[in-house]
Amino acid sequence: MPELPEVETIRSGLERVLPGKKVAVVEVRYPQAVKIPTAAELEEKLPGRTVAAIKRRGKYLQIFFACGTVLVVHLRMTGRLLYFPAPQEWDKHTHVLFHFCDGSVLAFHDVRKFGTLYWVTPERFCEIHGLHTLGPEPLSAGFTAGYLQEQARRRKTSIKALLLNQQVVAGLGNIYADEALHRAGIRPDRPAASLGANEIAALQQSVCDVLREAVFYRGTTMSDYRDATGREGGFREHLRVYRRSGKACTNCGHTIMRTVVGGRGTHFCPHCQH
DNA sequence: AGCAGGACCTGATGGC
DNA sequence: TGCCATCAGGTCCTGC
Repeated sequence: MPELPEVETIRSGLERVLPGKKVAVVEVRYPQAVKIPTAAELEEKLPGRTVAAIKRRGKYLQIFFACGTVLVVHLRMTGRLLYFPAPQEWDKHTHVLFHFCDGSVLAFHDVRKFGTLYWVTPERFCEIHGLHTLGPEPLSAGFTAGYLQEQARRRKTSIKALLLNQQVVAGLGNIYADEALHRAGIRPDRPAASLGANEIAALQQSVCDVLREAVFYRGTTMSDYRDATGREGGFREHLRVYRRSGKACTNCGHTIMRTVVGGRGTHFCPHCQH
């Protein structure tokens, strides 16, 4: 489940190796993964282009080419973007291969086949569903307590569903939503509009804190996540509630509970969170 | 308008 | 041991 910290870790890994590389051959083995343009068109027209920069917006990874086009990748839940200095034996879950002129390879790997790729000119950015409607980056100046309060005030949904809404804030997924709510002492099923200004302020701070820490530890690996070099993330041992139901709360010792909120498995401490 | 729930996928897990 | 049902999660789509 690559969320912001995982995608950011992949981004920084790719930034170290990809800029300056020229695409030699594109090999699409699962055409449905390519949403824009067609898989055949990507294979035909991407070769010859040179990577310029790697950026991230929410959970979307963006590989910019010197010609101005952008390869946008969303890993959904089990997707990986893996860099190899040389070709390998590719398993059945490797769906797209970008071979570079120096022999190195960027591989898109996804067990669940939910991940998606788009190759567009900047003018066609708006055709990538979900990308242009993203809310502010949580670690940017646009994500303030005032902004979060305004969003919460006018919605009827739970605070957890609000945090998961990418149009409200970009990049939070199930892990970090649960972790941020625990740190802020707020129950996930509370109506968003019921939170007071002090609670909103604590939550905004917790979101930033947990994301910064998770980026520092290179993300969370539960099972599938790997960074661009195949390495697991190190934040799992710092999780306080996510997938810790039945275990003791690190804060108060009470038992962590699991429920469903907004259709998602949700973990919280009934003693610390109100 | 805005939210809840199903669909998309496959592998891991648990019950019988 | 094997089979089946269930669960996991991000986002789009449908329906209320």
